[in-house]
Amino acid sequence: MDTQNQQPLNKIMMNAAGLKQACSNCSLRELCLPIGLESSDMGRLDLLVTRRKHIQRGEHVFRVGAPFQFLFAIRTGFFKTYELQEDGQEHITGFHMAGEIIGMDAISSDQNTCNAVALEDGDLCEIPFTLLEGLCREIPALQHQFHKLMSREIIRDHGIMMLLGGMRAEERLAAFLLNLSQRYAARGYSASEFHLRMTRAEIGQYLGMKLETVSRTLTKFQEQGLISVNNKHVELQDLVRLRQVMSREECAQ
Amino acid sequence: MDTQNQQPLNKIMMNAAGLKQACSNCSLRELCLPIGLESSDMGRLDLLVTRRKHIQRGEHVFRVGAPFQFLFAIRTGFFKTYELQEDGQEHITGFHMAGEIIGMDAISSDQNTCNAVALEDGDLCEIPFTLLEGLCREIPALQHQFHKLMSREIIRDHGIMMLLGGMRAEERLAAFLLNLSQRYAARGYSASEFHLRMTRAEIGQYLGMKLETVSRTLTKFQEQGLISVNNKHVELQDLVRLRQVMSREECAQ
DNA sequence: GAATTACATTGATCCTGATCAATAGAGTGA
DNA sequence: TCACTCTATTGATCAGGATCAATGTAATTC
Repeated sequence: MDTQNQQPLNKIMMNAAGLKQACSNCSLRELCLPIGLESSDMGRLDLLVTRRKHIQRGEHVFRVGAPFQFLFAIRTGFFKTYELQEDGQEHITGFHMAGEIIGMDAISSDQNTCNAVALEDGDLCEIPFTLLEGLCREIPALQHQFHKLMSREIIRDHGIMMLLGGMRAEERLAAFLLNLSQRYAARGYSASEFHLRMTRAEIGQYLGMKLETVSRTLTKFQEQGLISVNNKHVELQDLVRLRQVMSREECAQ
Repeated sequence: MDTQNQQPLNKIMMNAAGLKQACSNCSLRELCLPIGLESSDMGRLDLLVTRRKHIQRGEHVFRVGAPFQFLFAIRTGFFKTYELQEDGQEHITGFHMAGEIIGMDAISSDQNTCNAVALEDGDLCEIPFTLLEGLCREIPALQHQFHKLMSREIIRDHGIMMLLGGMRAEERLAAFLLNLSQRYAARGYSASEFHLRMTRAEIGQYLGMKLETVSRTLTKFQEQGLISVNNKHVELQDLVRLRQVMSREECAQ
C-alpha cells in the first residue's frame, strides 16, 4: 500500500471517459460509492467525481469548521479523523483506508465537525455533495447506496461505542487488531500481517486508553503467542485465540 | 409528557388532508423530518406517513435482525436502543424522545442491528423507507433534510464516543444530565427539572459505568449542591457548575 | 554520522471505578 | 394491606489501568 502512490493528479479532468482514474475502472468500486451501479450510471458518476487531491503525510483534508463542499473518497493512503475535547485532549473517531468515505459529519451543519489528517501520503476523490444529491435524485441505485454508506457509518460508530463502553483494555485492543486485519483482507492485503500506520498514542486515543497500556497489552499478547509485534509491524499469529480474548471467552489453556 | 398520550390511532388513515395527526399540523415538525418543507411538499409527506403505532412500556419497536421496512419517528414517549455484547451484557446506544427518528441503522443491511424498546408508553409514526427514498428523489428539500438527520446521528455518536473514550464517570454523568436538559428544553419542557425515564442500571449501560457508580455520583452531585435527586426526579440546581464538572474545569471553591 | 526528536517499552505506585454485599425504599399485584 | 419484585443507596474491598518516571530504540535532520 505504501508503494502504490499514484502519478500526479492535480489537473482537473474535463471528461472522464477513457481515463484510468474514473470510478468505472477504479479497483475500489466494489468498496466505495459505485457499488451496484450499472455502467451507464457509473459513467454519470465519473462526470461528477472529476477532481483528485494528493495529500501528504501530516496534511489535513479538512478541519473543524471548514465550509462543507465535498465528501472525500479515499483512493490510497491512511487517514485519521479526530476531535478535540474541551480540555484539549485529542480523541480519534476513526482510522480510514482505501474505499472509505469521509466528511459525512459535515452534512448536518454545512461545516466539518471533526478534523481529518493523513497518516501517510494518499489520494482522495473529491465528491461535490450538492451534485451528488442531484445525481441521487436521478439514480435510485446510487441514492440507496449512499444511504447505505451513511447507515454503515452509524453502525460502525455503535460498534465503537460498545467497545468503549463495555470492554476492557485487552478486549478493545484485540478487537482493534482484528478489525484492521479484516479491513486489510477486504482490500486484498494479508489478514495476518500488516503495518500499523498510527502511533501507540493514537491507538490509545482511539480506544480510550493510555499509550502505556497499549504498549503493555501488545507485549502481553506477544508473550501469550497471540501476535508478534516489532514496532509498527504486527503479525497476528493466532486469530482464533485473539477472537476469544476479544469476546472475553474463557479458554482452558 | 407522561400525560399527553394520544387517542387510539390504530386505524390506517387513507387520506391525510384535514387530519389532526398529519406532519403538517404536528407540533414536532420543527424537530423532525419535515423541517424546511413547503406546505405543498409537507402534504406529500403526509400521504406517505399514514400509519401510527401505539407502543406500551416494555414493548419492542424492533429487534436485531428484523426485516427493514420502516423508519420510526417518535411522536410521544421515551425509548432506548440497545445491543447485546458477545458476553450477553446489554449496551445502550441511545435514549430517544419526541421528534427523533430511530431505525436508520437498518438501511445498510436491510435489517435492524439494534433493539428498540419503549421505556414509557408512546406513539410512533411509521415511515415506509422505500417510499421515503422515492419522495426524496422528488423533493430536494426533503432529501437534504433526511441526509442532515443521518449526519446528525453520526455526530451524536461521535459525541458519545468522546464521552466514553475520554471522560471520567463524573464528567460523563454531568454531560448526560445536561444533554437531557437541553433536549427537554428544545421540546418546551423545563431544562432544570425532569424525570429520568430509565433506571440507574440503564444510565450505566449507556455511559459505560456500573449502576453503583451512577448512584454514588448522583449522590455526590447532590451533596455538592449541583443537583437534587429524588429517585427518578432530578432538578439541576447549578447548570454553570455542572458544565464545569463536565469540562473538567478547576473551580476554586 | 552525530545529534536531535519522536516514539516505544518497562517499572513502581496510586486512584478511579468495579465488585461483592447488605439494606432500604418504591412499585405492582393479589 | 401484605407480599413480592424491582430499583436504589451505601459500605468495604479489590483490581484494572492511569500516572509518574526512567530508559531504550527508531526516525529525521543537519
